[in-house]
Amino acid sequence: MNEAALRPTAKLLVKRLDAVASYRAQAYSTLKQAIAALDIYSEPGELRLDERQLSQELGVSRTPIREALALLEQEGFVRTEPRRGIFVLRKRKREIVEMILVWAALESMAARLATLYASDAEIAGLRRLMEAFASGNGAEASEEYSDANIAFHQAIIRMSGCALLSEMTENLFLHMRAIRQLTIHQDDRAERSIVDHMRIIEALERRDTEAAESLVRKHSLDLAAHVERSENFLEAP
Amino acid sequence: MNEAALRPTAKLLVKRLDAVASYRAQAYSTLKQAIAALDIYSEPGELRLDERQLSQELGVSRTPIREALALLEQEGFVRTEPRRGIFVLRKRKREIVEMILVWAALESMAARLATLYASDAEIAGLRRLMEAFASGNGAEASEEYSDANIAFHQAIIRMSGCALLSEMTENLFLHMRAIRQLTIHQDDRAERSIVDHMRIIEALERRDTEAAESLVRKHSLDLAAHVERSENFLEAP
DNA sequence: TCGCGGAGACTGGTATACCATATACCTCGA
DNA sequence: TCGAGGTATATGGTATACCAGTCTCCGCGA
Repeated sequence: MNEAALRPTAKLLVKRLDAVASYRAQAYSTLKQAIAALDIYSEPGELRLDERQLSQELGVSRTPIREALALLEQEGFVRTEPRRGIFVLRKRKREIVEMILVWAALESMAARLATLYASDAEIAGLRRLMEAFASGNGAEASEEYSDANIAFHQAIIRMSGCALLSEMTENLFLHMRAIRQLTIHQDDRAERSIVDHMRIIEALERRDTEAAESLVRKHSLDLAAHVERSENFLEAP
Repeated sequence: MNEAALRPTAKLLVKRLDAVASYRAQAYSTLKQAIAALDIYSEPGELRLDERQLSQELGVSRTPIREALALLEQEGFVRTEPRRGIFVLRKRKREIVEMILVWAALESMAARLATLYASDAEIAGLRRLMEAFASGNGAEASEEYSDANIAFHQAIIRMSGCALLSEMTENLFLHMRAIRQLTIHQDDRAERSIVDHMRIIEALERRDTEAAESLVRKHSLDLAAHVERSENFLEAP
């Protein structure tokens, strides 16, 4: 075929119509978000979900709901007990510490990669992000700080250029947000945290691979040790 | 209640009947294993699965099969295209490199934790594992070496005492086994690998946290760089 | 001979009916 | 009065029917 002879078709710059998301996918993200917003660590009793009730509320049959719940179960957000119910899970202290350890591992690797592959612009953006917050009202609005804190760590992971790192930390952050009130807001963690972050930014700017990695790891391991010491967790089932 | 007054019921020494695994759970593990055993990187064309056919072969309805496949899709083993089929996924080079980077992050953290928490017996066991192999027929039986290699790395992760680390690396290893022929069997990787492993064991024995972590990381990053250089991968969809 | 279209089979998505068991409640007898 | 045991109900698990795109292939017409 002689393509050159053909009149070029007008480029319309259309995007592929992404087949309307399936009910399953919609149920999955809706439920995930709803669970993340639950603040389960303040609620007292067991939190049970009902397939039939959810199916009514979302206006679809049980099938896509069930499949969505199966995914959430694999991600550790719910646990289903046959013929008893589906329960939103609370993490134990041990599990939270483990999540932070994994996070430390992944983010320190991200920092290493960031010193090698991130652009100067990206690193500068990180500094702006942090300074914008630090110049604010200090470490008072805990909610706000917590969001800025998570944004900082997610930015480092994004700067690694490794999509899998982002993917694998996504759920960790979601679980972590649920227990945010524990991870900050005690002694002088917020202020020390800002100092740590600044040191990390400086290491990134110097492209000091080992230092960046080490600082990020230490920062997270500090948090793990802090949670390990804390007492306010349900230890028993 | 006066229990002592009651005739004790005969002790039958029965174990709790562990609720027979659901069809979904069985389908999940069966399919996962079957896919892992598939050697997809040697097969030529697309590998398509058919829900109805699987349901016939496994002797259950489509429902549990579908739910199992949804889990496998989330884990990155298959991709389903509505009304077209379910396809076993092949990883691209980029994705494999990212898996190795994540693995490096997690295993180096595991090594760190192992120097702190593993028992001397566990570390001694690791040395025995490695020496048993090294004293064997050298680096020839590549299949055998690959298994010993994976066993070594999994042992380190187990010695960290962090269940989440094991959990998160499990699927990485599964994907890695599928491309084992690429990760070894070239230049002198096998022999160098054994040297690396011995150095790692020595660091663990010295309880040298930083060295153990760093050696493990370097070892894995070497592999990542090796794969990055290799050419024998399908790059295009 | 070629290609355009449509019919029909195929396949994943969804809805629904039914099943088995865990739980709560009720009944009846000691 | 109290508890053992039966029974109704609730709930997750499974089977099945139907739906809506997608693909194949054949036939008709240019």
